[in-house]
Amino acid sequence: MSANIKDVAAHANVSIATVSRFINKTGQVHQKTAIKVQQAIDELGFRPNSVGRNLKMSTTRTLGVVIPSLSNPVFADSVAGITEIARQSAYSLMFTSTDYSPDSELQAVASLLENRVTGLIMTVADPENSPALDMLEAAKTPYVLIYNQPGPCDRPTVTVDNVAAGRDVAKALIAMGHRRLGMISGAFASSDRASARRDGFVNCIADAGLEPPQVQEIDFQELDATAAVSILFEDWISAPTALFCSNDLLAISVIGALERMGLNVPNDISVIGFDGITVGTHLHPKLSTVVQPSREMGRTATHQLLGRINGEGDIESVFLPYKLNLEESAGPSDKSSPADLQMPHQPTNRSVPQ
Amino acid sequence: MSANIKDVAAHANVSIATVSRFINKTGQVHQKTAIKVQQAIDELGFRPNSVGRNLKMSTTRTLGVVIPSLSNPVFADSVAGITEIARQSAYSLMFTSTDYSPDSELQAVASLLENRVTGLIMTVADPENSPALDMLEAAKTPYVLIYNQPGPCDRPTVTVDNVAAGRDVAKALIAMGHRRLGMISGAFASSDRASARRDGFVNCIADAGLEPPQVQEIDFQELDATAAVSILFEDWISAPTALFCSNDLLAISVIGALERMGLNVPNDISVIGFDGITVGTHLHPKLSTVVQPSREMGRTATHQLLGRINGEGDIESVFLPYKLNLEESAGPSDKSSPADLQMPHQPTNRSVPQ
DNA sequence: TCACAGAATGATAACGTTTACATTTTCGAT
DNA sequence: ATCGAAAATGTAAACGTTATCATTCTGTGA
Repeated sequence: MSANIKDVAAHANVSIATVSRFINKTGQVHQKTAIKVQQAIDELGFRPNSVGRNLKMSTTRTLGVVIPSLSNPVFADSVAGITEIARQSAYSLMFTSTDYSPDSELQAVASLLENRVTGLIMTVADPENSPALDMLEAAKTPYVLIYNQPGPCDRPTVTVDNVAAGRDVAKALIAMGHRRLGMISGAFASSDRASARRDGFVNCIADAGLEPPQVQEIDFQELDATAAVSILFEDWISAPTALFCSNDLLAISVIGALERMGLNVPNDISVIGFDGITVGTHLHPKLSTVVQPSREMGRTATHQLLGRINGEGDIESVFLPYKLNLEESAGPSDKSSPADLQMPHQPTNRSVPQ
Repeated sequence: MSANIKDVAAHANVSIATVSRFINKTGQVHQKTAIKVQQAIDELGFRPNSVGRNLKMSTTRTLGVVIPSLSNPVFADSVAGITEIARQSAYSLMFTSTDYSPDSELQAVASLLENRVTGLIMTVADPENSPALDMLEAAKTPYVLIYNQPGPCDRPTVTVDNVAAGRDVAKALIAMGHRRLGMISGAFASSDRASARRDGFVNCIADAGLEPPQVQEIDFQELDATAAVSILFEDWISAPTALFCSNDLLAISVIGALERMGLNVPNDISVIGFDGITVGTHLHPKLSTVVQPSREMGRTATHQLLGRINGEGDIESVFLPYKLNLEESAGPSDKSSPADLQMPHQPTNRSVPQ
């Protein structure tokens, strides 16, 4: 189809070696020749074929990216960071999303390995038990995890300390006077970070000598928080006064559900999310959340991976700093429970004394 | 490094031709041999090398995707649709984002062409004047645009009728009683769709015999709506009672700015966005917007592109249906202007008679 | 027993590069 | 003029596949 190096060589009356040398600026080529070659390239509209090059060089200068979903801005942001550094370093990106399915993870990694990506950046459902990662290790292809938690398998990852963050959330809520806490989370099976956040949260509450929180797990795909919320509030007497959600998207959904139930956030109930997605700051009430530096995590992961690829030592797991951002959606608990609400399904403003 | 087809052949005592036949299920291979070969593959952990394959077959079964930014969910959603269909058809994806820079567009396309992607799906700043697209045409590589507007250059695109949508927005606002309208938009130079939306909006207003709307253009990168909003409201007498924003992210930001100025949406001023990103439905007030079927647009574009690649005729531009979704952020205009607000920078509830 | 069709397999030439090595040219120093 | 080093160029062998031809088996009908 399009011209190749041979055509260029013929057209310029030189050998393909010379053309190659000219293109890659490797080895000497006389200025006169250089001009001839450049002309030939222009006239033929020659563009070097990376696949030939990749085959010969046995490297593709391509990074594989595997994340659960782009619908969550937190992943989209990290991909932005990855793109940034990859571009800077003249690497291409092969992208896949898995919709949280371990099967897709495996399929994606297999495909990327066949394409001989130079390295991978991924977020998996469970790094401690992941056929995809096992395959990756077997193939000896460098990789970094992102968002995933470090664990016994000691797989290199770039994330924040989710356990500590979960603890911080509990601590903050307790300090605000809350005594009955709850958590709503996406499926733990497909999110080790959600599990970690829960662990920190639950442990801190135990340490404080409080009643263990009700933890409600919901299917992440069909973000319908209404069901989860109504279960939590079946018994109005013991319902929590504050809710920790395993991510911001979920928190936003939960707040919506609560308000439809006639509850006021934060006057009747506090909600804290996780991620720090931008829209959270535009909500009313502004979303309280644990902000992770997503874009920076993408950057860091890519740097680590490229370092490893260039043989600058192994990849180290790194915790990046997070920040608990207390905004309007979380407030002090000055009441014992939403139980004194008389007509839970009617809009009511509990904060106004009746 | 890893085993190749030759190693497998040697290990199984057959020729590489037989191995190739076995792998690709092309041509006959005796069951006995098949077993031997499969064993060799397993023992060596052989994984066919796509780059060798691609070179020989002179196709990569890879699609290039170039979009302005992942930070805008609207693009992320379309990529999700693209991923879905690509995966179904056993195509890989090479991904880049350009941050709205035409330079990056060119660089991205160049890189993808060198990688010999089989086709491209992209959103460009201006399809009528795009070096990147010219390069693409020159290379005779199939492509589809997405979100971009069809124009004189007649480049195939999958989008919604942005002009009609802009007109619909104006019409709706006028029907609600608004007489002084305004628009806040991202840079027209980097968004032909924003221009189209404006055209429809402005024309409809002219047709209605109303004063032409003030149109405020802001730099899309640093989403600071405050400046734009305050310019629009310098003169409180003639300030608009309804604002059309060229996309939802912008609309959300604008609503924030308005509220910080002490205005109430929609009581003092109505706001309508564009895109229909999910979070919009979780805001208070709920965002009125023109909903485009982003994920479906990604799917359709991919189908079109694959069709073209498989030689099933050329790609046709297609308009997918949009839907004007009037929610809480837009309401009737029962007052003449926000001008009677006495203390514009103090939170005030104009909707309560004083 | 002898063709001989068809199944099963093998040798080998591409695909478009890079690069080690060989060869030729150039040119300043003698 | 001659030598020789350095510069400039060329030749050809990979890289890992696929696919086109051979070629070698099988088993069946005459």
